[in-house]
Amino acid sequence: MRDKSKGKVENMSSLIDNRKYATEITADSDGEQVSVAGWVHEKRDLGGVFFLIVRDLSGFAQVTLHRGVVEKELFERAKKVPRESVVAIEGKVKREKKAPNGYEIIPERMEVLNEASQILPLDTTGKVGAELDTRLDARFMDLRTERTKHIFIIRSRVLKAIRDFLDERGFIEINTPKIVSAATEGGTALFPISYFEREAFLNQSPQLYKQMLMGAGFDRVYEIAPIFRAEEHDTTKHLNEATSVDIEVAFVSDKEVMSILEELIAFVYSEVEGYPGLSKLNLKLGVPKIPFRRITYDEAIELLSETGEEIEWGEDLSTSAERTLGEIIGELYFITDWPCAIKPFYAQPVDAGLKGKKENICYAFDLMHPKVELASGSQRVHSYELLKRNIESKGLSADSFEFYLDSFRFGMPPHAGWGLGVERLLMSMLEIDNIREVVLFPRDRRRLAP
RNA sequence: GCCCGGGUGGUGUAGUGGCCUAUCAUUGAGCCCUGUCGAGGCUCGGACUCGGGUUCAAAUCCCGACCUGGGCGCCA
Repeated sequence: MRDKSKGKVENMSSLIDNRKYATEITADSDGEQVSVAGWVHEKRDLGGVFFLIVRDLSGFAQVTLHRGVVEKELFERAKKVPRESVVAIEGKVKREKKAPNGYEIIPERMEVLNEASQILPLDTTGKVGAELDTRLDARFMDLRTERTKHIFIIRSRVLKAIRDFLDERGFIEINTPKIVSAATEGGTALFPISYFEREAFLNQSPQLYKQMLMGAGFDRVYEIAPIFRAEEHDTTKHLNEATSVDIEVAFVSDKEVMSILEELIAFVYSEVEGYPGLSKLNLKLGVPKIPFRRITYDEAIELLSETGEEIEWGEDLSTSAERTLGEIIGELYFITDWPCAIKPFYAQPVDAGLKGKKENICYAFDLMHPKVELASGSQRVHSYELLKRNIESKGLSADSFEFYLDSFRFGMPPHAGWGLGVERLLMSMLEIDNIREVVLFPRDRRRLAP
């Protein structure tokens, strides 16, 4: 849990040199001289005895001051420290059944490293709630609350689990540019930026670059990075800056990368399942069983039709259609065999070069959580001719994709891949309704600060 | 962009024309209290988003702006 510098820090309290985390101290530390440092979470003044609850990353330590036992000056000073101030306290550990963690600290010295102004923008103890907007405005303080803190520790665990899983399977982690030239894959709007004397954009996804790496012979790559979409959407499931996990694998089909995806999801759940902080979210996590159910686009439409929700073939699923399907299926599932018309130009058509096959269907899939779409992917077009034709038939200019198309002219293996939204995975896993809750400093249509 | 809600102390709220000198909780200031763990008791402080309008009278009704919650669309 810790890796604290043992070196003396200039201009800082000597009390933090041998700082311990609250949960490192136990009743068995009875009699030990320790120091703790953190935020003044709560103060309880009972007159002759005064409790100061210090909060640090690990949890809480109770500091107990008896009138007449500790120095009067220290007693008075401790009572005056405003809540949420940062303090360092040195004292003796005392085993104490009446204390929350079975021990308390009888202080000998206390330094206030930074006194907090009053009144606080929100309550860190959780006694009085605050609306999300208020919390995001004072995010630095919201992050001090147990619930919010643990969301982000879990987020870190999720990302580590993803890396562990993919590294284990021989994937190479890559970093592709976030400043890109005009070529959009279509669909979403891009954020224009000024790039010296030219116009450039923030990337909407690493799609084109990860595919180019297949032509480079990297075979299995992944990237975890921000993506930017300039859509004026206004929902609890969309952000203008999000984090995407993207993979691309050569010499495999969409079926293989679907397996990788469901195994990854199950692994992530299992890595989060035992995390003690889940209790702060009032959540019991069940690891989903794999393989996930697979339904085709046609079957989805059929299911919807049975509930009276008519989707015309070739139309994308509406929000309510997704919700209805989610209610019917009730667990993670794939939708496969999408019409090419509603999938990007790089999705491989089923009928490519094959007479008599179903027309206009792609080897494309979406991974759905009952409440939100999590990922989408496909077998990719690896024929230069077909790709060029697809780009043009989507009304895009092949010229602006030259840098990308070139990699298909000199040896591009068959390949497949997907993109997974990290925030969506987190919010669905933790049963959080608003995507903003799982991003430290979310960017939406209205919010650019903090 | 469209539709429907909502803006009251720092925070979360009650209040739908006069009973508002605006409720309650929490926070803040202070006092009492030697085992709190949502401590308890007492005192005090602190608010009707802004601008117009209707009315004898507006937190309350109407209009506009801004902010905000949800749904839809767009989108992943």
